[in-house]
Amino acid sequence: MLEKKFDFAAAERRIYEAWEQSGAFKPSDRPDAEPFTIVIPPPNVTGSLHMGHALNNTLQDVLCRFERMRGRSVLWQPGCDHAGIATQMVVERQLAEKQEPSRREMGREKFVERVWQWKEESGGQIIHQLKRLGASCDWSRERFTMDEGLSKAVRKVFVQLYEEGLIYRDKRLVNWDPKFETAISDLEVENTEVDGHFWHFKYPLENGETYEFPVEHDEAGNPTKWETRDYISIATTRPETMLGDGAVAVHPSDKRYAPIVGKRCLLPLADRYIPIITDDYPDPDFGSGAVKITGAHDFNDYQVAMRNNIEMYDLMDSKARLVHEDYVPEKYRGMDRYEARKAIVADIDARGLLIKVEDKKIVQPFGDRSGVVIEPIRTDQWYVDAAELAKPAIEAVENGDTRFVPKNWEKTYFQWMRNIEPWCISRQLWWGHRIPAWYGPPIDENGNLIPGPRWLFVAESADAALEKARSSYPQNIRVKIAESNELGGGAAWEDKISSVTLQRDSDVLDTWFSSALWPFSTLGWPEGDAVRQDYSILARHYPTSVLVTAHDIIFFWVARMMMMGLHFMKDESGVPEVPFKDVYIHALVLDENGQKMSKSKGNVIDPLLLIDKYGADALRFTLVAQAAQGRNIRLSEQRVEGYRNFCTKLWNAARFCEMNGCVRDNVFDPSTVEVTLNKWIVHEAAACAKTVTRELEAYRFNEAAGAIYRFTWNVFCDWSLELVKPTFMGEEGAQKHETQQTLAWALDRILVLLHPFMPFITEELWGDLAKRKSGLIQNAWPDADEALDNLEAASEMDWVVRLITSIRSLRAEMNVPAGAKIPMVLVGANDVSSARLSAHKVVIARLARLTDVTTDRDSPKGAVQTVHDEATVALPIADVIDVGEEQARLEKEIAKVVGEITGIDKKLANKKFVERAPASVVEEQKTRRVDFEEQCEKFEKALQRLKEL
RNA sequence: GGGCGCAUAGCUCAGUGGUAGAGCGCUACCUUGACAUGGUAGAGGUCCGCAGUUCGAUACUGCGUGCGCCCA
Repeated sequence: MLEKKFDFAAAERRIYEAWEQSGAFKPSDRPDAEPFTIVIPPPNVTGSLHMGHALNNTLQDVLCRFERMRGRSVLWQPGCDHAGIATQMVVERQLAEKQEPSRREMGREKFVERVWQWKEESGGQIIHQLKRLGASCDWSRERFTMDEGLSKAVRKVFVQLYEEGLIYRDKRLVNWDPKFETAISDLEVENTEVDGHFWHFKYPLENGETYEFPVEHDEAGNPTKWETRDYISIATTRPETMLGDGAVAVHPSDKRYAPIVGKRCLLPLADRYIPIITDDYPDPDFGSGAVKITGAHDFNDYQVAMRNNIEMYDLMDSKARLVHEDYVPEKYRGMDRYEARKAIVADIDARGLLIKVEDKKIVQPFGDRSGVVIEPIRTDQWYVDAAELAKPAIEAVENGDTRFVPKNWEKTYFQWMRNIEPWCISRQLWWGHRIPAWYGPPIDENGNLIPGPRWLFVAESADAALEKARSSYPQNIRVKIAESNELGGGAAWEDKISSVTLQRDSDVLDTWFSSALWPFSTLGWPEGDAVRQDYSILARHYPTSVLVTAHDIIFFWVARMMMMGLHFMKDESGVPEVPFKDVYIHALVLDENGQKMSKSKGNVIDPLLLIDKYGADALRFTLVAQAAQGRNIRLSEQRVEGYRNFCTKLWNAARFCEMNGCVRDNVFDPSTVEVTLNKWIVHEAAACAKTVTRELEAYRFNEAAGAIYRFTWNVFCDWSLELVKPTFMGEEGAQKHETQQTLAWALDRILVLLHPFMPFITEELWGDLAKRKSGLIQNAWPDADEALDNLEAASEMDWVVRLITSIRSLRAEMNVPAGAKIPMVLVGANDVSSARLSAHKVVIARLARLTDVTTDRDSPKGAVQTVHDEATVALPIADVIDVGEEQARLEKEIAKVVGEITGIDKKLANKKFVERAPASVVEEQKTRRVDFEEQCEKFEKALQRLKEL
């Protein structure tokens, strides 16, 4: 006997363990099973489960469980990425808290050891949290981007791309994070609008030159008043960078400055002269129309400087302090950029060159991890030629090899891919894949050091690099690898060389570089799974079936996985293969007010707390039921509560079945049932199965969830279980037996269809209700079976349900006490209706709380009446009728029906409608008209009868 | 500036070229043999505005208004 309530807390842990132990999460090894594969979008090893993960993984789990039940060989590949910056940050903070030596004090090797130690002890929390959610990943295949196999993949990819010229070193402006002292990619920068200032400075003209500057204009915009100026006015939001100005630019069409273009002005404080040039970049209507060009510290200025050959002055160090000996006057040298800003503004003001300061909203770049303002700085970095790799990745989506669902996201993808910038992949961090590049001094044939850049040897291992180096250097020179991990480049070379020491690049790769390989590196590429010897996994499960992710991650995952997958994975005939056939983009989870959840706003809802409170099934169903394509999810706890109630409802329905002897019999064939009620529920269950299957196949999760929800609650519980009660309370016999069997079958069907959404409660009931060969997780999903359809039974039961509803409605409107039983007469029923009435008399009487159920030609006197198809329902309750009220009600009904008829008449009177609308539509309108006409007559008749009272 | 999206019941949102829906909330009634985490009934809508296409538009197209997101 089932417990009174579902104890989800206890059941979830027990059931999850049982699933895992049964091996159900592993791909089936049946050779005929079609593979279905999802690689998890790797969460950060530092991460913990938030609502976005909960949704993302619930959807993946729904798909995996669905396909697993459909008999496919499902591999859901789990794991984490190593999250370079984030992890390094966590461990550094931990060191500081424990007052241990800092990262730099302990040195690279020790520190990396510490990070590994941290990873083993407290990394990957999220993996355990995913289990709470019910995620059916194959945990035996869990991978980490820093694993040896995946690291090998990284090295191989790096070397190959380098050799193909698709990875190169370059010195250019990068986003520099002064807190972590590393370059970061464009995608790791968040541009935020903040309160800032606009400082207007005078840059005096060289040799005291002057020009006439217009200060007043007429309506037509022609200048009417001028003043004589010996300076050019520039405006800046970042005064501290002025020390690095290389020019002042104005728009070529800007007549105001035409007299001084080509002349020079004095850069105050720096005491340099810089040219006044023209370029299309300045907007004449913005500020003064003149822009200072600081090529080394601003992305736009960098472009202008490149175009016009303007000198760039690198001012800052890795902490964004102004340090350059040649360009930064001693007074400011060593100052932080904001300290320098104050001092510079003050000094400009002191020289009388500050025109004004405006308050202004400005867009500032922040590091998404560090939260500090990003500084564009020129450095040597490694780049991937993303534009080249993007080409096939764009094509693959254009020609449908990879499909976005919903489709419109492909526009975002194209937009990004077609305007892609070189991808900066080097990071000045210690935690990550160290770049497999070694440097040696440039040497001529005679062993003399020659000027020029260091020689570069890129190889998968130190030995291979050594090999390459030996063949590049003269034979009599000994080549070895530096032992210390500490040194990067920059060691002083001796003049006279008898031996060289190669030094490895000290940088590591962007975490996303390794994540981009995830769809194949986790499956064993390039060498196969050394531990399990199952290289066939790659052959079988690549390309993966679908990537499930949120739209804000299209650039991070989808784009980069596409580029790498297509470049490195080829089928037997050498054709590039996409990493996934479908990309399902799901919603973002917002709070109930539609705000993004964030720690700073304090509106974060912890999925684990909701699981504790309402159960994993309730949370999952809440997310899935709201996962409509193209819309975000607003999560409210109330809604989760509602689906918890749904679990309870299901549980109680199962208890009812159990206590009424509904025991599953595997021999039972639902297509052979004879009782109408049973034919009907079989029909409805089959229809529901078809809908759920169809909607899941199309990734319409909310529709699938809605269908099974409605069937469970509004069909099975509300009607089937109620309609069956007289049978269960009656005598034993064939009819009762069949009904018990049918209900047991239908309940099973509910459990099966609901399992992908609510795996725990369904598995629990599955096990409790009968002895089974295997868990529900491995049970077969129902195929569409036309033998189960029965439109006739559906129509008959629909008639019964509508009749009961009408009577209840009438009773409520007439204020008949809920407990009171009254008679009902069905007037003017045809043979079919009469037969239906007599067949379902008992249950109709029960559910509508009736004493007598009879038929007649005419309505009894003093009855409230309503129309039911061709017949009229009459409740003879003369003593409780308020004649006036009843008359009003009937007149209202008549008015409604007449309104419908008038509408239809209008249409039918329209010649064009009759001529041009499809015949079926016209016919339909005519039929509706006849129906309404009949209804109208019956209501009129009822009104007549009432007046006779 | 470029791109994407949204506007339907009090709230959150489905949906459809012909007849407007759900959940929650609200109101009334009901401890009726699974379930009060429940049942029954009900109220509540200019489907943002304007124009166009169409026999017919909440739906398709354009414009406008308001809101949100992404990129520069």
